[in-house]
Amino acid sequence: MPELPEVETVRTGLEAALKGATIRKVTLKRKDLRVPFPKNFAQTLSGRTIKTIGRRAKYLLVYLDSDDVLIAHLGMTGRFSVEPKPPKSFTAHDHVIFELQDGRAVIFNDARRFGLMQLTKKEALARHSLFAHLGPEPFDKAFSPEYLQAALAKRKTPVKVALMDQELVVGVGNIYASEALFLAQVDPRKPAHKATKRAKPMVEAIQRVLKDAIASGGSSLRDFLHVTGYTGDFQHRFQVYGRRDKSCFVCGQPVRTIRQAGRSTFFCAGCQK
DNA sequence: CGGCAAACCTGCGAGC
DNA sequence: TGCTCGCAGGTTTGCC
Repeated sequence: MPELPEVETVRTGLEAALKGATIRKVTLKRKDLRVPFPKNFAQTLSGRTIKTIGRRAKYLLVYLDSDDVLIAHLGMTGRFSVEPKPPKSFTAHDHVIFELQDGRAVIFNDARRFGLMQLTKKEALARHSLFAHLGPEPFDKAFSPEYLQAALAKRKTPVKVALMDQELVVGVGNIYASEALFLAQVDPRKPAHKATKRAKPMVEAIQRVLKDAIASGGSSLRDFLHVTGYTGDFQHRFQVYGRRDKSCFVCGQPVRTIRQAGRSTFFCAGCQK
């Protein structure tokens, strides 16, 4: 999936394409993704005009003129595409088709179905169960070195696992956790509570890597595409992710890979202490 | 409660 | 060529 930079790239693309558009018809090809679609999903969205598209953590928020909000998560493989007209035939894993008043169609495709779509009302958004336990946005002033220091002090889990916890800070997933720790020169295996004095470089590294990735249009691995089909190119600038046994660009030592909480972590033992 | 493995589901590349 | 295995950007659940 998409981590924050990819979701933000999709948000930008969808907003440019869809702001002001009216949804004419919604077709569900199945009744669920990771969770069931809400009852009245199609009825609620039909006839609505899209006011704007926002993001909270890795969730897209489609604000409608009725004050309903469509919450969408891309999971690992979710993709939106905007087509000039509804396709005659659908490819595998096209799950939702939004036909627009102007004749275009928006397709949501998600092979693994780890994504989700839910509906809420604008005024209920902040207390929605999906958002109740989320930490600060990485670019919010609440995500300060002092905050991170205090949050890490409470945890014994490895610092990389802590940074991926959406309750600590949102938007950082497996790729950018490895990349940020490399930039901050922090060993991902270090217990969180022993990394507290590195909080400031970690905050700076997280913000920098996410910002640079957004500026590059995100990273494209197997299946992330822009709304337009154009692929991001930040993956060419990974320092450690996916570079097992390759030389560290800084010190030349081979990049190591380990498994933490079920996820692959890449790091340079020479640079990260 | 904290920490971690497994589960959800499909596709794809590597290796045999 | 074709099969099996392991792994993939996330999140939730359930077990110690």
